[in-house]
Amino acid sequence: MTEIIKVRQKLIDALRQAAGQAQETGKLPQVPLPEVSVERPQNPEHGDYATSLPLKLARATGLRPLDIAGSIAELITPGPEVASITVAPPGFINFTFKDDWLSQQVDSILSPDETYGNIDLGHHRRVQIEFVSVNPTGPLHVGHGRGAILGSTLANVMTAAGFDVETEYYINDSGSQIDAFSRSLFARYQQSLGVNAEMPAEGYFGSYMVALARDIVAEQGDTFLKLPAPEAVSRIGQLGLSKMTDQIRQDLKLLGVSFDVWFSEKSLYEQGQFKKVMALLQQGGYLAEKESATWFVSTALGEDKDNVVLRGDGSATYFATDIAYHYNKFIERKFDRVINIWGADHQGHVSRMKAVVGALGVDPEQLKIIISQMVTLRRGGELVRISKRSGDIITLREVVDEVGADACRFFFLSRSADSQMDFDLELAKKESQDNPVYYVQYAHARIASILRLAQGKKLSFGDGDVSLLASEPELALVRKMLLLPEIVETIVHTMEPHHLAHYAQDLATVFHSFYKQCRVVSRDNEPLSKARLKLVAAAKLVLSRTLRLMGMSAPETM
RNA sequence: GCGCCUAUAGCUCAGCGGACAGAGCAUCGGUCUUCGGAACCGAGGGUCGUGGGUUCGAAUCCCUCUAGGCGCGCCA
Repeated sequence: MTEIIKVRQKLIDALRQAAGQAQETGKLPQVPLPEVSVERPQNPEHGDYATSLPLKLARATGLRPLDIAGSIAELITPGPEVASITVAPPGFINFTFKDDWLSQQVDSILSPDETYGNIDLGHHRRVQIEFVSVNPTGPLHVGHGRGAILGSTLANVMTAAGFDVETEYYINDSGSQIDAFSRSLFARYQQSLGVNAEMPAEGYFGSYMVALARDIVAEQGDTFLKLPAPEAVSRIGQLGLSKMTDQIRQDLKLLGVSFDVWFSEKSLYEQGQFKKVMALLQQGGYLAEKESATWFVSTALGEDKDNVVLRGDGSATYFATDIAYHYNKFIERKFDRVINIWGADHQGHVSRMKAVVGALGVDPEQLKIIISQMVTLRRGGELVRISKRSGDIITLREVVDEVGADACRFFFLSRSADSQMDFDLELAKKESQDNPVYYVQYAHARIASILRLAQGKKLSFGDGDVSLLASEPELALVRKMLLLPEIVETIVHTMEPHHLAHYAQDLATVFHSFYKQCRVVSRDNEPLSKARLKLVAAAKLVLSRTLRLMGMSAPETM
């Protein structure tokens, strides 16, 4: 297990023990102890860890928090890594690490035995993260990009935390929208061959459909004209769908997003799973017939209203297939945890989906649904439409081409999924000079350059003595590096990868500051040079690990 | 009408029960004969949307109101 997590646990244990001892010796009344925890104070003067346990005990014991803090603090037996334990008003106990323990961590970070930043939290529990899952009826836009980046980063982080992660894209390849897509495509195809055909009223009018039709004409000629219309529609639809899916796959790849599984909605029917699940719900008494349709009685599970699963004509609703899909995830494929990332427009489905999962006999807590708020695209303050149905859209691909995948990822990751955002193309490009993305990557490239210099001077630093690292800028850098495992931990608990982006920036800042104050390679002090080279190599490792978790590149030069 | 998200420095956003509310950009002022100036240091700038409540302690939890966004189909 990661050193810092171990040390933190030791602190908590020591605190609990000291508090217990204080109660045994009568210094503290025998009240039930609250959960003992330590946190990282935001002010470095307050040490490396702090606890507010005395403040929490004040009410129950009727004692002054500061007195409680004093009683507990003097009973703590500190480990070898702790330099001081101090009591601070209004009732905190602060812990500060020893300088030499801190500097030793450089060696530990560089240790090839484990990948720094990985923690042992998942114990190989199986987690599925499903995201993007956009209907393959049109190209992706920026809003989809947000979900894609969120999901892929979460997957990286959870993998680092020891979970067995599987990423999945759910392809909606059946249903009425696919039908509309197929008919639209066939109409465009006919038009492209000079046949007078009308677009369906609910069709897809984007110009990409015209391009797609032309593409098919170029490849297949007029073969579809020779088929009976229903068959032609169906076959050209399938072809268009697979082309569209390929395009989506490629666009995502450009953003550094890939999936382990591309799951077909249609397969739920083909393999009979859909029928099986409906029978199951029927047995459980969750289905009811009314108004000539079949309903899932969500109200029985505390929902506002019931939802239709089978229409009057016997066809399944989107909701119904989603039930089958989640049955497949939890029961057939046996995932311990399922994470779905949905856009804000799907937020109304969250509670009923959880209700369904409960009806299937699965603890709803095992299903986590993350809602990412809307992204509006602007160009110089002017709103750009991103609707797929009508007119033209700015695709995700165009945005990535324009601002770059790394900048795109960082931009999305620096904001919490809960807040909606404007993506201004002009601004994104204009700001690229003073962009935090380059600030962080520059720190990495700078270190790479230092290491190249050392290599050029044949200065090997494997035997560097880290105990020479004792100045404030050096230790500040080490302290910041030690935070990564806890960042990973936090993200697993909160499902909020944006902490990573802020951490990356902090880490780069501390490095740049160190760099300004401390000369790394100097000819008059070889031992210190070697020690600092080690420090800087460790910083490079942590920086690059952080960038990679975000799905970004860590450039050697730029 | 109901549900969810949001409101924090001029702008974009962190912080989500603890110690004087932070960062980037912008503004103003400094730092370079040595490892990459896409850098560093400093200053100004905030009644944390409003009004209540809970708590030893609230930007953080609960309620009211205001403003913005998204939902509330036998579309997906």
